[in-house]
Amino acid sequence: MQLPVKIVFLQTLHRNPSHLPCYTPLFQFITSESGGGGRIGIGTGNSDASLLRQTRQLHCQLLLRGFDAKLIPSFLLSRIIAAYSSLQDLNSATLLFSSIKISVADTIVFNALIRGHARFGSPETTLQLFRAMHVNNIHPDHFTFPFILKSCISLQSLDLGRSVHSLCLILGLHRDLYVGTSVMDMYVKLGEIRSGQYLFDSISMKDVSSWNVLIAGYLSIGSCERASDLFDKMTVRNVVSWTAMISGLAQNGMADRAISLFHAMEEQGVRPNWITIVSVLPACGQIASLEHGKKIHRHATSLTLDGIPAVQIALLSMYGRCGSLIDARRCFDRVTSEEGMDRRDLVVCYNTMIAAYGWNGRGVDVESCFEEMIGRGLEPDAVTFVSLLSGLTHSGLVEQGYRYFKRMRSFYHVEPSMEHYSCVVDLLGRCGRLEEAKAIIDGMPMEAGASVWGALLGGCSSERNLAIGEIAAERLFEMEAYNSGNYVLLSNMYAEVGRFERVEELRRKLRENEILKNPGCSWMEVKGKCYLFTSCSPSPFVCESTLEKMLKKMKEAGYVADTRLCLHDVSEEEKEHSVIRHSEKLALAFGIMKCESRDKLRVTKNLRICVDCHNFSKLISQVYDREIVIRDVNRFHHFSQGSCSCHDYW
DNA sequence: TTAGGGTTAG
Repeated sequence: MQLPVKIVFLQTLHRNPSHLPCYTPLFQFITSESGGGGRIGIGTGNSDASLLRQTRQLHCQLLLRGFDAKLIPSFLLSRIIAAYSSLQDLNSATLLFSSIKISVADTIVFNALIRGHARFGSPETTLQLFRAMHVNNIHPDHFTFPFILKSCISLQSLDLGRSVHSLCLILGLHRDLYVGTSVMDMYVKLGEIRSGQYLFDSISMKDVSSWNVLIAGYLSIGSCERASDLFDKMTVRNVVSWTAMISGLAQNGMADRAISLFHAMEEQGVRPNWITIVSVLPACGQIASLEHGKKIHRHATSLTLDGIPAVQIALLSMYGRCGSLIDARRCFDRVTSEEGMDRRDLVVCYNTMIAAYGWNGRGVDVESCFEEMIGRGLEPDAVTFVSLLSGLTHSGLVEQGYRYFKRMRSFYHVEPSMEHYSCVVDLLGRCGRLEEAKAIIDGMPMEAGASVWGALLGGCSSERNLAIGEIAAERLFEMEAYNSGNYVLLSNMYAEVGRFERVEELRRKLRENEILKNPGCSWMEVKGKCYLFTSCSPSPFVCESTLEKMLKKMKEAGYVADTRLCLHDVSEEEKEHSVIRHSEKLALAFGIMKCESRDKLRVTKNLRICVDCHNFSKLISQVYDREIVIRDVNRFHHFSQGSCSCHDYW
């Protein structure tokens, strides 16, 4: 409804305040204006708080004129309940509902309350209301079932979902477009993609949402090619179809495809909404594409989507993952300084900022940000502690981290989970406290998973503790036989001590089990273009003579290749030849050639940076007087004037 | 009334 229409109604109401039909469109207007938690930002200047005030005023007017709930016709009653529900005031909605006799409540009144509980309340209460309908012989309709099916999804109950589907069939409601789509969605989200596909193939009433449900389903199980096929076959696509594909690709690690699709969507003239923006930003963070991230930020600003908390948090995370802490902090300050912010949003915002400091090796800021959060009276959650512990680990703040871990349950009321055990094993393991780390694993209240043993193996690898490393590796080979990373870590440890017969044995195991090693690669963005470097083949972007020239200059400055990690028992010369062609070194050579001297060289690598590349990068930052930022699979290294932000602890 | 969404380890 447009604003002038509202004014016309208000004028009518002013002249004849007892004329009930005038109230209905007003409550409807309020419902349509509500932002579902203030996130949509329609832009007419009505905040949810002011809409709730208006709802209460209008409701009070009705009561003052003698219209209590029993005298209000059910259609208007359902509109008032809907208005309260959409503004998340479920108490008022429920109170109003309970002030009428349940036997006179009809389907539309129930539907209004069910909708509110399904969106903002609990699935249990939603289903209780559904049962109450049944007990009172009030028939559910095509408006009821989508919310009931949504509740089955929330409860992760396939059995319940199947029963509700049966009821739809009995009532003949399965042919309804909305009910049909919701049934499909229920099967797809509860792991029955084949049933979803079967329904999709068999139903005649299909619209863009039916396609979107199936596409999202395939993406959720990692079947990007089937999802792409469906997407390509669609004759009509809407913003949800595009967003589903973008987010699915990003979540399946196909960040570059996700970003390309976002641009393709824009070219087709489809306007992104805030969900599209928060779906594409993680893709920029994944590949550390600061240029794309900034471009999308500008775009979000031009669409006035940047004020939405979820967008700000996604931006903050993206900047953190792109190594731009100044921009990250700017987003953080904007969200946290706003009045009346939702506490949940604030917690997520702090979690993200803590993580961003952690990735960038700013341990002191990790701790102060956490303490600031506590000082504001916010309750940390499980994610906070993962960010906090790993953030302190990256900076070697072991005592602080260990103290927080020990106080998690007693002081902060957060139960340590597997993730937290992985973090604390990593924390202790990295600084050589491997016996303690192993003791923690032995005392865990749950069976240690691969993440925990992986953290221990990582610690053993840095500390060169083969005895415990072998124990961890054995467990990992049982648990995740096809993860090549574990074989590589153990191989490296054997190679370092010259036990090449064990290296060869592991290599044979990899071959026999057809396990593919994850080849190392690095990439770099220069003037909007992304360049990929691999160590296995000659680079099309860096010629041999450039590389030799750089190596000569570096050797003059004191560089000596650290070849301890070479897995082959070959000559030192051959080892040096291999080490100098590591992908991040090729990227750096390219960056020095192509980038302006004032520009930071930003390299991203898919694996952990090796000791030699770390030493080399430190020296190159000094010899060539360049600021270098390398993001490896775990964290950032900011190199400047011969030293690294990680202080050689990573 | 249905479909897409922000934070977390190695």
